[in-house]
Amino acid sequence: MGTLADLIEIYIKQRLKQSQDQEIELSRAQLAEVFRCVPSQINYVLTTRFTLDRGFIIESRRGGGGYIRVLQIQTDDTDKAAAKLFKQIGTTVSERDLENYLLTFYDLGILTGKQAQVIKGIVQQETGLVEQDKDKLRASLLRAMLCMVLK
Amino acid sequence: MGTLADLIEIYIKQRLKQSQDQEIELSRAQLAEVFRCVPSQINYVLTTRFTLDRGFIIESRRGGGGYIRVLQIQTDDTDKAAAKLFKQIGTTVSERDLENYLLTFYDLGILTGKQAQVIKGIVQQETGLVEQDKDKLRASLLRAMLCMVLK
DNA sequence: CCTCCTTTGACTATTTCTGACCTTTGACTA
DNA sequence: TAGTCAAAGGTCAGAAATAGTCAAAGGAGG
Repeated sequence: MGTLADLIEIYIKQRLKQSQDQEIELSRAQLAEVFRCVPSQINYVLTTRFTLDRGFIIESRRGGGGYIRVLQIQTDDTDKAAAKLFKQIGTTVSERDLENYLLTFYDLGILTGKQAQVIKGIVQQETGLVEQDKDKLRASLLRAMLCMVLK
Repeated sequence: MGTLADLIEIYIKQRLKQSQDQEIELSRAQLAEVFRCVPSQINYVLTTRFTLDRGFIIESRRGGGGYIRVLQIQTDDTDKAAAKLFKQIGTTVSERDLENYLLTFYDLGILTGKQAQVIKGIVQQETGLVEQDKDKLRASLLRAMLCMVLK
């Protein structure tokens, strides 16, 4: 596996896991140094992978002594969180939404990586067969397959 | 005999067989290079031969570090009958068709009674939410949920 | 010669990576 | 206090690296 962005993502998640309270502080410039890339690459990783809907919060400050802080939102009771998330699935689900839902369910331990992969693949294939309302179909399929797993 | 498409198909199946978990990752461009063809030829092979109803799932990603992942389901021969029946599921499934399919899968021992019930319930619920193309949705949902069970 | 499957390539879509330029913060200094 | 400056981090557009789509051309068997 492999892009630089992936590696940086893994690194940050590792640090989060090791941290006491799901919260770490980074130096953008230093991190860029470690991975031998331009600093804005760090921003890229943060904005594409550590989004709110994936359960992360980013704060930062510029200037001398500046920092970037990454917080992982506490997931309380797993089942409750899953139920909440499940309810949250609306009538339409974009491709990006799907990705985020699957990632979150995976993080919650509701889905295995394999299951998430299978769901993603099936949804891609099934939505490829229709012209209209792909977003609605995605929502239906996601709900249906989650039900099968949760049953 | 062999068209190029056939060769590529054989190659991918070989790789799948050699893989640990019926899952491989390909680079479209590289594969096209190996077979000295245009990249879209790979898509042709995948869409014509590695379809869901033949027991394959395709996932892919574009951009830097992009890939095409091929997963095989229905690994053993025990669900050959299921595969055959699965194949028969067309683009549309009426409510009566659904009953019949579920019954048959139940008889074949592919689905437990509980699972069949759950599927029926979910399909009813989901089709209740849309106005048009209920038959198409039924087909998609049935396929999707069967995949989850078979996996 | 008709039809269906295969092959091709021009055009499109998406993701990652980079660099030039911009903004904010705080310390120092006049 | 106000001004200046260095040290962060932020933005954005574009290049590079992949993959997807679609229609037209090619070819083999009836």
